[in-house]
Amino acid sequence: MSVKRTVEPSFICGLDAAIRIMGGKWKPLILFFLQKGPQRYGELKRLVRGVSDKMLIQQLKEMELHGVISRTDYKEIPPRVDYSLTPLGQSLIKAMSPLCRWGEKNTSAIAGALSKQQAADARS
Amino acid sequence: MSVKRTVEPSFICGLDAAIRIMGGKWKPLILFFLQKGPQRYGELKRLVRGVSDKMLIQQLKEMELHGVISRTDYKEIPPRVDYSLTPLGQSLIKAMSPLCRWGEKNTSAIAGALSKQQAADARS
DNA sequence: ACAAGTATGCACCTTTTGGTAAGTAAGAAA
DNA sequence: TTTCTTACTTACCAAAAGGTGCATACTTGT
Repeated sequence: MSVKRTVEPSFICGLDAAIRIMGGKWKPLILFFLQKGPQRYGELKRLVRGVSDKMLIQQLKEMELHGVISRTDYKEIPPRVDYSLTPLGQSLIKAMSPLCRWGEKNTSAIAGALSKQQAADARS
Repeated sequence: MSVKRTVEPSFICGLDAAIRIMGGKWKPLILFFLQKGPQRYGELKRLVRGVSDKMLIQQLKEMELHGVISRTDYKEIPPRVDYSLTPLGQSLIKAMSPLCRWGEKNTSAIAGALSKQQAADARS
């Protein structure tokens, strides 16, 4: 048997805890697009532009395990599956919506900041 | 000269844009601890538990370039430097505070979810 | 017989992120 | 002269995240 212990997670603060659930490149976007209701896998893939199958599935599985989304398999052929927010997921995306609006308001400032960084990266 | 072009960033949505600025393991925590006022480098390092010098400096430099924090060098020996939020940074952390509260409220649920995942990872 | 459509699974690889350990500068204190 | 402090910097390595392409199952349409 394995000696490795499952360490109980401890967080620096609430923000730290939240980040463990919704952090990363894709999860926020997945949550965002599930806001308006359940979405099929293929639909989600089109919405979350640039995500690969591997990443999308992986993130969906994790989020399901974490209890923020739920998966429904209609057992049809061709396959039909959809994903939706659990109550926990709904409360999470609600907590994220001010951040979303912040991003909208500051889109151009952010675009400017990021291109400055790209320029700096290119120089080194 | 380099052929590589600086691609102008385009975002899927506001959330996407926000994530480019505050995403990652350390930035949210740095913002969080700068909330109450300017902090010296060493102080910040103690607050953001577990961060290495390399990561802390790297993140601080990026955030400065992005315009969310500013650096003040007092030109003293031994060195004294502190970091504080710019107005943009202040608006950002304000937009993040609901997320922070969400994390606080759901800390135990999150801890449970993460240990389930660790167990799953260990099995594979 | 064959191709199309859908939601995955897997193997392989590259890129990004992160950690460790060591070193530096410069003046003040011992 | 050595030591101490603080804010970094660098080189090297390990781990995690992410991308590509191929495979699968089953049914419907050609």
